[in-house]
Amino acid sequence: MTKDQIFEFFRLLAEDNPDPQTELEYGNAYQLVVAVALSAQATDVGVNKATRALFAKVKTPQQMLELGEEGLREHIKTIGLFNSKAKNVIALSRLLVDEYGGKVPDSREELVKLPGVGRKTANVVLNCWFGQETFAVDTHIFRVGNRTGLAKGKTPEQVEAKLEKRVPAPFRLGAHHWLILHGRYVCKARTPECWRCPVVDLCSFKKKVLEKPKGRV
DNA sequence: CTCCCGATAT
DNA sequence: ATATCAGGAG
Repeated sequence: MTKDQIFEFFRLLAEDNPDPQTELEYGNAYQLVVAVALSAQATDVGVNKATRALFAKVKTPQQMLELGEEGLREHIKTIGLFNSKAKNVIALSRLLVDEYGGKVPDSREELVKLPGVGRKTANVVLNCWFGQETFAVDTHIFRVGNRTGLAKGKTPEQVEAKLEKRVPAPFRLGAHHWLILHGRYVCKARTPECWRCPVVDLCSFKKKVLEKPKGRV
């Protein structure tokens, strides 16, 4: 994609969805960290279903430690990978209390020290809570970047590096959400809905599904 | 690289 | 039945 095409790409996504937001539910920075840590290889809908009850009781890392690993496991056992996630969230909460005064740090360097928090989760927190222009390359953004030709790469890090270079200034803060929502609802993994895609004319996807399958909405 | 792992869409 | 879902750790 040329510079002009990339600008047009985001202009169209922005026009389609003026104010994109995360679909994870949270009330503060700590809950955001927990929600994103729980969301690995799980749907936002499934995570929200579990955190609704959890976050009503637990709003701070101190309260999470009071709940304990076993109590947390009960809340999140409907989410995949719940065992390792419970361990991580307890460990992460302990570290926040012991080393950070119960507050979520605002740098990637510090965030990735938290158990269960890798580069992608750190980038989400930096963007959604601290308003930084980060590009959290999850499964959706990885797919959209590679399919469309916006940012091809063999690893999420490579895709992130290309986004870092290519996304124009006016779209840098929102790009992360435009791409993820586009990937979730239009440029889907199994059944991409190219017939209703706003950026189909700019896309390099070889197997474009241009016709709307009959009997679908 | 493998392991972790329930719910949902196809 | 199986692919996929806001990945990260060992």
